[in-house]
Amino acid sequence: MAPPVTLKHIAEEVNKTAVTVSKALRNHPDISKKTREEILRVAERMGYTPNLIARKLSSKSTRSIGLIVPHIAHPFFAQSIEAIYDEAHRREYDIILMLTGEDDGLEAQHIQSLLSMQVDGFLISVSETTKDISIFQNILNRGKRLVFFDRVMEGLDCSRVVCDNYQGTCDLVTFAIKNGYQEIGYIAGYSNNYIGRERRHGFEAAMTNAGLKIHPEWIIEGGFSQKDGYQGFMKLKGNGPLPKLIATVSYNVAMGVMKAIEEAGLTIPNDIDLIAFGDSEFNHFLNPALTVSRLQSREMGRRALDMLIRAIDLDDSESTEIVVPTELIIHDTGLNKKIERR
Amino acid sequence: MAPPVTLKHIAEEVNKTAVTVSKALRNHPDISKKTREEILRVAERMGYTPNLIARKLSSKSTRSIGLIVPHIAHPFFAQSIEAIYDEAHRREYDIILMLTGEDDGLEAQHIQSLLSMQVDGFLISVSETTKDISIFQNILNRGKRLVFFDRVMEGLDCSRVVCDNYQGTCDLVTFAIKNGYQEIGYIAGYSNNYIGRERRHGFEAAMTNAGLKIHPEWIIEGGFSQKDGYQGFMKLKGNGPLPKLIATVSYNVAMGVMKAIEEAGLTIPNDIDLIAFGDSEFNHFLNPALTVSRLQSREMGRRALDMLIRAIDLDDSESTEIVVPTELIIHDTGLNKKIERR
DNA sequence: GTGAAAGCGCTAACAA
DNA sequence: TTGTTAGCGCTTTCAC
Repeated sequence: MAPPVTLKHIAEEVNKTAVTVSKALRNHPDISKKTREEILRVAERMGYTPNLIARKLSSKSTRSIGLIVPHIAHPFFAQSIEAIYDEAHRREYDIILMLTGEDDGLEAQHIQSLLSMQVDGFLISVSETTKDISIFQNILNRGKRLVFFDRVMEGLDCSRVVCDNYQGTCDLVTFAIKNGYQEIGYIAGYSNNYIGRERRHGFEAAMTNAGLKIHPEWIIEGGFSQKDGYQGFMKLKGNGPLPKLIATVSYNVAMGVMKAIEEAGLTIPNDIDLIAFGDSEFNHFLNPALTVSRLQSREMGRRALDMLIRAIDLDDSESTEIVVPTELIIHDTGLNKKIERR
Repeated sequence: MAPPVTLKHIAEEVNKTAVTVSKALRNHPDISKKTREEILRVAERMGYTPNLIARKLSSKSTRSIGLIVPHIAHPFFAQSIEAIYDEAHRREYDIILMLTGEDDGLEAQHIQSLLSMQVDGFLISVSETTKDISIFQNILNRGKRLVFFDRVMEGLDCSRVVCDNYQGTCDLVTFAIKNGYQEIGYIAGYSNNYIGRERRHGFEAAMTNAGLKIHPEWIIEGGFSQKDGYQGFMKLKGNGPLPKLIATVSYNVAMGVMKAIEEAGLTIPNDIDLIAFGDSEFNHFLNPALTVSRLQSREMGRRALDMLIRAIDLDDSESTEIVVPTELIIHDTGLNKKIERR
């Protein structure tokens, strides 16, 4: 295989030096139009491809940002990541994506790799298992910018873009209450975790605001997955008489609950009703489709990237927070009226 | 911000040269255990982070591969990409992911960028709009390895990992036929495209093998999206009496068809039945859940990466093809018996 | 076992 | 407008 064409090769071809060629190819104003055009032509003809590795080393600028998330096969992440990529492309930044699979060790490893790759900043949605703050502190100490999105790290003064976990849940549950529901259960996430706690508070606020009694035996703690939802409903059922409506901490949990409800031979929404925080693209194909508080995934991704790049460009280390509201999407549940199955 | 620690700084600290430090940190056998341990300790203490950009330039090896796909918010891509990342991590390669959004211009741009980044190879699922082969030929001409997965480029002798579009569709339709269906329609993708054509042939083969008549007015060409499915059913309905069962070229198309069927006031599977090529994680929550030919997304991703790395390591430019079979997943449709709605 | 020399391909600063 | 010099941080080769 022919060795790649470099600036020097082009320089020889046009009887100029590598510096001149370098400038010409980058449209540096130094170079005369005539020379530039000749160089461009020759470079094209020779099939020149700039070596970004060398350019980055020399210029000490990478225009790249590290993106770390737990998964991509997940409605929120898939969409927010797409938005981040789109926006980064528009601003001529490269994204280097790494996946943790909810493994904090891997997360720390990826941060090291990305630091080694000299990224200008980090966009991180932390893994469920992450406890140690020092890795993130380390990023900040090196003068790199860091923005958390959705899954933030607590105890660290750092920029973040989150959805309105509290208000979103409160609105969702309030909607059901306004429709006449009073006996409401909640399948919660872990409350030692920011998102789980915020959403749970939103649930409790909705109940309290409406003067309704919160039944501790109707609040089940667990994780955020389908399996957790399934098990959550089982526990709930074991606790005695069921509530009339269940709200869940996440869409995945609602799916697990739905499965368990079906297996129990009950019907949604007539026997027991179900609403959820979150959403999925397939929701409106379900029967019944769930009333949900939907995250603005793309918007969150876009704004997180925007915030990061702004911090990089302005060399601004202030921490800011953006709370993106959720949207209440009303479908066939949480309505408290018997509906005819389609 | 303190300037980053380099090999030279460590070298000064331990009264050795940068070369020695470099070797020690990479566990080069040259270095004595004593020296290495001291260097490791000092590097740790000083918070040394290797500069990968410099290392890559100097060593002329990046151990990274470019991954180009149309989307990630898509069941197949999300899963296959996760598998690719996992496998790459295991083999200590970096993945640089770029998204085209089905835009062939962007695709070409990304290929250029990745070449500039000196990736060792490419893993590509081409965009729907891509026509021009020369960009891919260009990769090969530079001696880089390229493996297509799922969405392959025709007219190019190149390695690929695909699912069994033909057999998967044939098996799916044959299943319904064995259950007694005879009047079967097909909402196809574009037939000027590899995938669309293969699947359509699979449909036709199933019909022909069973000695059934293929009604041209029951085969509707279109794209692969939900919208295409919706419109496809509308067209089908406009063509006169409906078939008893519809098979679709993709799961998304089936979703569109499902919506259109519902809006037409018909019921699946009793009024008209529906089966699909593809799958989604939410399928079993649908009522009815569709009988489908499922792609082994993770397996396909894993094998594509494996094939690529093998080609890179062995410096092998032979083209090979892997066809990963699909799995017939039987749910509530394609059974040709009246079922009680849950 | 350690280090000196050279260079990866490019760019920044300055000189001509 | 163009070129010279120097160096980015690291690795490779080869001499000691």
